[in-house]
Amino acid sequence: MKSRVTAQHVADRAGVSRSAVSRCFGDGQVSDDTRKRIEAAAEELGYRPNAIARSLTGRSTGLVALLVAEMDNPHVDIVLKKLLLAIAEADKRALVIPETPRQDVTESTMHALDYQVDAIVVVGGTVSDRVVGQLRALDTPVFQFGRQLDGLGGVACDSHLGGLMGGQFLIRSGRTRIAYVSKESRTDSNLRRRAGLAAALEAAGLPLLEERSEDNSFEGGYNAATRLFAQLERPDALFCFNDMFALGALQAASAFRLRVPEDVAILGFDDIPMASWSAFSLSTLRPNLDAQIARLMAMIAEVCDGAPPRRTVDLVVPELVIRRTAC
Amino acid sequence: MKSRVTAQHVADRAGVSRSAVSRCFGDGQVSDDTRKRIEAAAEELGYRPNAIARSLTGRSTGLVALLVAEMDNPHVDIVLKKLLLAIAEADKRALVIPETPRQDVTESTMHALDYQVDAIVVVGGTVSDRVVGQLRALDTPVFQFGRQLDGLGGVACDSHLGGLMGGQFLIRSGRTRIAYVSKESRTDSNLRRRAGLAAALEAAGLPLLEERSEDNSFEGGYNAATRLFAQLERPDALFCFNDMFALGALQAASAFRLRVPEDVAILGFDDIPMASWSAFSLSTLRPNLDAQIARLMAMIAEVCDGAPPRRTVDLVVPELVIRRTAC
DNA sequence: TGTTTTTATGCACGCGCGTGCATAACTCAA
DNA sequence: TTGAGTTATGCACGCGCGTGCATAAAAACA
Repeated sequence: MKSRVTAQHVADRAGVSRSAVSRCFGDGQVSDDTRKRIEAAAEELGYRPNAIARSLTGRSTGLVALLVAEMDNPHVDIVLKKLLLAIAEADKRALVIPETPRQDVTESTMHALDYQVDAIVVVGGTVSDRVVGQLRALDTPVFQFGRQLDGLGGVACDSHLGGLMGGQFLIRSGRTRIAYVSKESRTDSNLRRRAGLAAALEAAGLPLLEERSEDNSFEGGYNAATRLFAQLERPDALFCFNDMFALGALQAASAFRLRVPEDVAILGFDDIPMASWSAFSLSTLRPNLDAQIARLMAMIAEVCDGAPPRRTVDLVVPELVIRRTAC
Repeated sequence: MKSRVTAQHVADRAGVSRSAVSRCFGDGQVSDDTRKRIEAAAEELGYRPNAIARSLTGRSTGLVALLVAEMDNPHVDIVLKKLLLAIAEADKRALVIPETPRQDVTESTMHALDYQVDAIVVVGGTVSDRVVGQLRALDTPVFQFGRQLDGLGGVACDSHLGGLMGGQFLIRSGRTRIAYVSKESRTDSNLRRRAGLAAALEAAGLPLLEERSEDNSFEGGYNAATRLFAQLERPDALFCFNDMFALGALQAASAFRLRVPEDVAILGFDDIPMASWSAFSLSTLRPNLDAQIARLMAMIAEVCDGAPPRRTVDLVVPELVIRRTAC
């Protein structure tokens, strides 16, 4: 294993001092002549500055940590992918740390900090208030993506508004027995979407039916919807926590020979790619992911420029996408 | 922004030299007494060794780079997730570098090398022979996941065998007009699956029908299958390059009012989670991902222990999963 | 108690690089 | 030719840590 080419090697080759090489690859002053010689030598030797060593003196490592949980959720998938691309575009590197059975958020954060990352982004998963407190106290900027915990900056889709919009839409289309289908967990976004829907229903004087499931998304939606459809007075609209639940519910409706949307309307949340497939044609609420990510990257760029990290959450308005399952 | 706690701070606090602290967190010899004092001081100050600085002298950064392309393919998704978990379990960190329009594999590799990663894993995407040559020449171990390019170590599903197994299965179940549905690209795995199928058909004296599409997976399968079904003598079995193609083909069959599997059998490859949903119940070939990942991690562990990187590809035998669309 | 062996600790150097400071080289005007 | 002003270069130090080496302390033995 041949050892790596260092700035010293280039300096020797070009007959200059190592500092000259350093300045040449940084933003220092170098004469045209030496610059040429250095670049030629670097090219020959295949030199590339060592990002690790470089970050030891300068304060920036160019690393952004992504703490990601709930990786079985396709929406988190998409967010992760888009974040990866955005980070690469911003000429930074992503250190992805998954939540494992053995490692919770706190532990993951510690690992991220070991690498002196420029910023930490928490994606998906459940973050307790206690952890938020710890994160706040860090000198490394921490942002949340997709939730709205107090005291921690970030971006999120406006879940409450989304719930409201979905509810109002279902009411306008004449539904009167509207059920909210979700999982047991007290996720922030779950509670907010439900609250938005509840507000719309209350304003219209309609009851809020509800069914929860502890199963995973697709099966959860399937099972919860099955229980709802088996009731004597079954709902005429299902507002699902996310698209996977909605797809499961759609499957359940088909098993009950219910016509969608005539007998029952089904509305999802997230607009995952599958939602637009003609096999499903799921009506849903689309969080404007690109806008969210753009804002997040702007926040990250800010702190990299030395600004203090934002402490507020930027809410992005979702968009109602009307397809076949609710119209 | 308060500066980070260093080993020197801990040393001062504990009244020992910095080297003692270093040894305490490494594997050096420290007496019980000083160890206690150091650990207490570290605890109080919240000290954690700086992984960046640590890697500067020791040769290992604990980083593994994942160069990932084709991120719209759900199978790549799953691989990525499982790899992330495996890397975390192995107490290493994943540096994920996506292939962007602006950055090809070579460029991504350079970025990875800038961070002195312990190993590079190439996942998905098309890697040209030229690039393989460059990767070979690196002193950083490079492994490929899911393909079988010569001269580069790694793991992969035995695509040829998979094609053969699928073909033999369809033949045994009485199919005579078997079509291979895939994308235009000359991906390694694509060619091998096709060759395996071709071998099975040739041995049985059957023709190999074929349809390719340049569209993305789901639409590609839908469009290709549509063209096949529109022919006078339509095939009675479709062997699709992957499950997404197969789902598209399934959708096309439904549009043509064809019964599956009576009129046409559909076989996929990958066994993505959706394949097992009762809405689809797709028969498919399941690459043994966990086995592949286990072997890959073993290879990585080897090189981290100083062994020279393997140059061969470990092939894992896929498993035929028979569900409703082909039996 | 003195001597040898073992163990614990500190010192100093280096990993690869950025950067302040002093010096050298160069430019331009007088 | 000389002086002031400007620019380019090298030297040396430090970032936080691991580690070889020398030394001090402790332990073991005679």
